[in-house]
This record gives sequence, C-alpha cells and structure tokens, in this order.
Amino acid sequence: MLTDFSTDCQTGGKMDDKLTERKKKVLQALVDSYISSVEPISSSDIQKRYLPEVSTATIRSELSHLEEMGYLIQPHVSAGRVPSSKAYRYYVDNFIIDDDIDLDAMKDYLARKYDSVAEIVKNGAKIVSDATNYTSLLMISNSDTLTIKDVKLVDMYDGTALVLIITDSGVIKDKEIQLPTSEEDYIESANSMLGKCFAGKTLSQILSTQVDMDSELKAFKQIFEDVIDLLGEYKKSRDGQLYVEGANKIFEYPESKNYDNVKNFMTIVGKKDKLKELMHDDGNIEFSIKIGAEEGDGLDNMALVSAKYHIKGKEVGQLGVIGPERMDYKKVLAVLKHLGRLIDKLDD
Amino acid sequence: MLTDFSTDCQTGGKMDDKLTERKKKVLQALVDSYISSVEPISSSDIQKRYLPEVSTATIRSELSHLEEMGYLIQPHVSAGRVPSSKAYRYYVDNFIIDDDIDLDAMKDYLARKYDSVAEIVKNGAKIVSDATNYTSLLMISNSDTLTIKDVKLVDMYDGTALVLIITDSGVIKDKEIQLPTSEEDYIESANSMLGKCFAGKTLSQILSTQVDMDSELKAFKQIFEDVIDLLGEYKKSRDGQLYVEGANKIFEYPESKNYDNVKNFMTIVGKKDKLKELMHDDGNIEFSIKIGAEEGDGLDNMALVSAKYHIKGKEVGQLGVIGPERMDYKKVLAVLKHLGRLIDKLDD
DNA sequence: TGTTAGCACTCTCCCGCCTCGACTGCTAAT
DNA sequence: ATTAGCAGTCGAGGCGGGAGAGTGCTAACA
Repeated sequence: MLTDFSTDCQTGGKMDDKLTERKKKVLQALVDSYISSVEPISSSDIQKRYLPEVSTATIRSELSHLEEMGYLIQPHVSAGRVPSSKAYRYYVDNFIIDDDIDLDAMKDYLARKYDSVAEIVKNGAKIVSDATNYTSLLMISNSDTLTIKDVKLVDMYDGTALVLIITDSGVIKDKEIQLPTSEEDYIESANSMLGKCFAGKTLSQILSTQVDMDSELKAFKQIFEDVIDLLGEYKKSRDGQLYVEGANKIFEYPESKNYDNVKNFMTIVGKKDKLKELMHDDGNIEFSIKIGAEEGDGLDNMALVSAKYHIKGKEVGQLGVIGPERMDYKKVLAVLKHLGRLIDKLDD
Repeated sequence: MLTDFSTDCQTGGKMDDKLTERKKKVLQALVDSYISSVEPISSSDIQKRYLPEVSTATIRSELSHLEEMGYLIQPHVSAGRVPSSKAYRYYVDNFIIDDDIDLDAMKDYLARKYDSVAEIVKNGAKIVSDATNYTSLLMISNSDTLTIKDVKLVDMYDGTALVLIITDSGVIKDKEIQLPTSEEDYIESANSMLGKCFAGKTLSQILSTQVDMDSELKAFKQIFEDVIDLLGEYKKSRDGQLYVEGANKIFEYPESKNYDNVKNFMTIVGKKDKLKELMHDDGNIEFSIKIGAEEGDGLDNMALVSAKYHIKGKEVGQLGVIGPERMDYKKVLAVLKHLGRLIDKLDD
C-alpha cells in the first residue's frame, strides 16, 4: 500500500477494522463501479460483477448498513447508491495498492507522445492533463529551494549596469540599475562583493538575513540594496506560481450535465489562491489527496490529488490534478508517480 | 462616428440608405433593449420606451420587414424578436457614436481603483475584465516591432558565457553557451561583432536575413548561430502570447442558463490559437469588432472586440474583450479606448 | 444468526394533455 | 400608410398516469 497519503480527515485509516471483509468488498465494488459508470450503483450491479456468490438481498442489507455508516448516499429511494466523500477517502486509503498503479503503461504512453525527458518536464501540466483527462495544476515551489549561484553586474552604457542573478536553474532575473560611479574597476569589485555575499545561499536566506555593512561594503550599499530589492521582487513573482491546464475537460464529464457542477468547478479553478491553499505543502506527505467537502468550502463533489516533485533530489514544485470526486485515482496516481520519477531522474 | 471599425462583412456600412429612418430607429431600439434585458423584445416594448407616437401594429410591420431583411430573429411565433449578427454589425457600424463613449466615467473608475498608470498597464487585462464585466484578452504584439539594441556575451565560468539580448523593452532572453576557445579577448571581439550584426534590427529582420559569413565572421560562426537560435526560440515563445482574464464571467450572464452557450464559450476561450487568429491584426483598423458566425465557426452568439495599443507611439499589442453577441459595445469601446489613451501617454 | 426469495412500495422519468399567457400576422376600416 | 381588433400560434408550466428501477421488509430456511 501507499502509506503516505494524506489522512487528515477524521475517517481516514483507522476505520479499517470496523468494516467486515464483505463490507469492504462491497464498498470497493461500489466505488469501482461508480468510477467507471458515473451512475448510481444497484445491489444487482454489484452482485453481477463482483459478488455472484451472495444474493442481492444480502448486498442490499450491506448497502443499507454502509449507508448508515456514512459511506453511501442514496439519491432517492428507487435509485442505486453513490459513494460519499467518506467512501472515496476510505477507498484511496485502503484499496489502492502499488501494484495497481501501472507505471509501465504510463511509460509507454509518454514515450509515444514525447521525444525527450526535457520535453516532458517542460510540458508537465499538459502531459498530466492529457494522460489523465482531468484538469492539471502545476505549482512552482517557493523560493526556499532556489539557490543563488552568483550575482553579476554587466556594464551597459551611460553608467548603467545590468544585474544578473544566476541560480542553479538558470538566470532568473535581470534589471538595469544606475551605477553610482563610473570608476573603471567599480564593477569588478562590486561583482566580487556580490559573489561573496550571495553565492550559495537560497533566496529566503538572503532575504531574511540582515547584513552588516562594514567599511568594505559601504561603497556598494546602493548596489547591494538594489540587488536585494530585485531578489524580493523575484521572490514575489515566482513564489507559488500556479498554472492550470485543461480547465475545460469538465465538459467531457457526465457531471457537466449539471450546471452547478460546471459552475463550481470553473469557480474553483479560477481561484488560484484557493487552489494554492489546497495544494499547499502537507509536511512530508509525498502524495496528497483532498476529497470533497472534507477540505472546507469549494471542493464539493471534487477531489484534488497532488504530488511533490523533485529535480536532482531537490523539491521544486507540485503537480496535481483536480476533477470530480469519482475520479480514477489509480490512473491519476500512476501518472503523477511515474512523471515524478522521470523528472527526478532528469540530469541535464 | 467612429470610422475605423472593421466592416469586413457584406452587410457593413453600405446598408445605411436601404433602411428608412423609422426602421433604423426600430432596429436601434430593439438592439438597445435586447442588450439591456437579454430577452426577446416585443412590438409593445419598443412602443413604450422608444416610439410612443406610432402603434404597435406599425412597429410589428416594421419588425417583420426587418426580419425579412435578416436583421432580426424570432425564436418562435409568440415571442418577441432578437437581433441577428447582422443587426449587431449594423448597430456597431451605425449607432455607436463617439459621444456615447463616456470616457470620463471610465477615467474616474480607473482612478478610484488603481493608484498609478503603471499599475494600469500591468493589469491591463484584469482592468478590462473588471470594468466591462466580460472576459478580456491581452495579446502581446509579434516581434516585428521589437528592436534589438545590443547582443552581449558575459563571461561565466568553465568556458561558458551568458548570451544577453538587450531590446528596447529590456533584456529578453539569456542562455548559457559554450565558448569555442578560451582566448582572453575572444568575448570582447565577439561582442563587437554581435553588436555590429544585430543592433538596431527587429527580431523578424534578423531571422529572415541570410548573413554572409565573410572571413572576419568565420571565427564566430558558432556563437553567431547560437544567438540566432536563441532569437528564434524567443520569437516562438513571445510571438502573440495571449492572456485571458475573467473567463468565468460567463456564469454571470443569463446566457449561461443554456449549457451549450457555456460550453461554446469555454471552448473558444480555451483555444488560444483561434483567439489569436480572431484578434489578428486587420491592417490599419484601430478597433476591430467581430460578431457571431460572421467570422466562421466558433464565435456563434459571441462577439470579440479588440483594439491595438501603443506605448510611446509604437504598437505593442492588442487588448480585447470576448463575450456574448449582445454585449454592451458602447461600454466596451469606452473602456478599450480610454485605456489605450492612458497606455499610449505613458512615458516612464 | 445470517441468508434468501418474494413482494409491495416508492420514486423518477417521460409522455400526453391541458390551460394560460404572450405576441404575432392578418384583415378591414380610416 | 396607419391602425384597432381579433384569431392563431407557440412555449411554459402544471397535472396525471404508466413504466421501470431499485429498494426495504417480511417470512422462511439453514
């Protein structure tokens, strides 16, 4: 089993023993069926495909029991049953085992569609959306993980210089500033000072540190402050940027028949702040699954699965999927997991 | 009158004289009414608010005439009438006069909401969407207008250099490349060569010109090609980038009651290529209005209004609005026009 | 006690029918 | 050319009833 799913809801994990084996089987059957048909599931549906050895009456009594326990919902008396958020939570916590996650299929899929691993990383959000057929979310990690390799001034013209901030993921910011003097070696010594001060530190470290302006540094005070400003600006623009891909996949779901579903979905997909909050780092959990109203307002009938991803072992962001509560968690997890591995192994 | 609207449809402009004054009045009344109520308009609606001096019977005969001519549509026999695309076209070509465009109101609105002009430009798309309550589109102009000021190599480490492309709107691209030699003055002479080749040209000019590699340039062949590649890459990433803001305004329209409308709208808003095509430069027309199916597939029941905008007199992009065909053209034009002026006057 | 067959019950969906109300198109008069 | 009057048309919405689906309950059985 995947052991690191988020179980921050009161119904997670610990309920295992309260369900008999047969109840588990019925619940799993119902969720599986519902995920594939997106129609209320009846007792005979379950009997036919999953439990031919018992009668529908038995299944019915199990179903009504599960309903009492809060796992199932009956839209109306003569309809079948539909899983509740609690059921999905139980499902992802207990029924998804690693073996189900078909990494090889994913691998083939990606190999067919994309030429290089670099291309895969670049198109992360698009790939996830394509492969899962849900809306995908890509969030760039906050700047705690970004290391400054060097800060350089480049002479331009008319006493201006270009500030380059070189990080371990490329040059990230440039801006022209005014030089306080036109001395020839000013730039050179400024460069050495800047290198000394900033190289090897993360963005957050730099911004939270108060540097003593000793005599040697005084001459570069202005430059220094300009650079700090620039870093602050960059942090602001980069921190937790969120990209959404495939937002109108919703129209391909049966759920879209219901106007409110479409509206809710589009509303939450439009609220980047809310999405960021939902994707936000849950400690050491590698995969996080938020289901329905568990997470407060806004995610009714929806679920959000997200995974951290790393480059060269370092956390660089999160990649996720948002879609209907009845989403194909196995597939989604397979895609996210495989992609995570691919990205992590990347070394060019 | 605004004289520079797009009139690239067969019904534009020239139909003026074919409509009697009263027909014009009826048509305008109907479109105005419809724009504000978004319900089919009956003969008595028009009589009450616009033409009390004639009877409903007279108006009815005018209406049925206008319908014959293709300006109106009757959803069914006992409903009022609704404007056709042709009616909207006629409306924007003939009934919107400059005086109607209340620039001052717009000015006040912007002044209340934003602190500085710079902020207004930066948030162009958001402002337009807020102010009009429609979905807005912002397209950065293609690279024909972008001039390269200089190309510079900056020494890094281990025989690599950073390529900087400095344009009149800032440094736009940087990439590390391998230097073919570690000679000391290589970078310096390369810089002078690059400056000579590229300074003052536009991106497109550079990419379309075949440069003779004479003896002097041979030594820099590799660098030269790297830079060209870089420019090509940049052009690709920048050319006609399109931003969409406020896509789910659709849910605030009465049209959203109809599922197909929502779907169509979201579909086209998701198709950036199609939007780009629709926004694409129409010669010297300052404002372009595309209405409904006039423009081929995809824009049924919708309209797209776009305007070029300039900074310091130079065209830098387009700003537009996409929404229902019955949009408030006067308001939209007021917003776009006023914002265009503000942006153009910007000089910091 | 758990399981089962049988059956009555409930509820949705859908169809046809109806009425009401909104506008129109037509006609005949001015 | 305009108008009043009126018949005609169509959609919206309410009502009722039949069909179908799936359940809960009960009583019998192992």
